[in-house]
Amino acid sequence: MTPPSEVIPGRRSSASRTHQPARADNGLPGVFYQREPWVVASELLGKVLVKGETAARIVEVEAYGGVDDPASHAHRNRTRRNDAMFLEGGHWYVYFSYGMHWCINVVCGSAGVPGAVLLRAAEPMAGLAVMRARRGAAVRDTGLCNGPARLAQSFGVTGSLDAACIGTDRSGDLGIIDDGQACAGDPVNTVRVGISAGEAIPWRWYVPGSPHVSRPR
DNA sequence: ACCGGGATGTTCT
DNA sequence: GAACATCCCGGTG
Repeated sequence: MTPPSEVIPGRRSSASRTHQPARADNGLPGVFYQREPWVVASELLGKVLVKGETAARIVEVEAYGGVDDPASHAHRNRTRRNDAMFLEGGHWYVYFSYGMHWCINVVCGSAGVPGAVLLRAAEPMAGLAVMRARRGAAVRDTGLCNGPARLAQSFGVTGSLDAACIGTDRSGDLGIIDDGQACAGDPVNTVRVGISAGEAIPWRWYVPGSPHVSRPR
């Protein structure tokens, strides 16, 4: 399914000017997710989060591990909340934060070994009107998906998707696809945001210069 | 611009 | 009871 007639920022409408056919959207194979979260994380930059008519290019992520990562929800025990982190890579982990926000994670690694990548920010590409209906009519483009809870809200994601499989095309519920566009620039690697344990672990990556990143610098 | 506080529920001490 | 992978709004420069 192709998105509606909406203009997609950052995408050239020059397919007719080249001999190469436009590259098809590709879902990511299961093995992509079945690696350590800190390996998968930076490779998710530039990929496209899709759900219905909404789409956005991922520009900021953070990796979270298991018992060795004091900032991880799986640092202590397996509970009902963090259970999805123990699934095989290729599922969603969606948790409720601060009593009012939802956050979206990509589960990574092998079954039984907790690990996930938090999707912190993305550049809206399609369905911006739907995002505004969820986030607020006056919200700027750069305010739609520049934070983990804002991103989830723009996509209408709640806990009902926790532990679901990651979709591989635009016809599914919530998925990730590769549209062939490379990440613009080398990812910037920093410490993670908003945590009070494991502050020294540099497991955050973002696209340099993107105005859609949640907290530049 | 930068700050401080409040909203709100699940998890853990 | 306190902490929490957050966000919004209203204060002050």
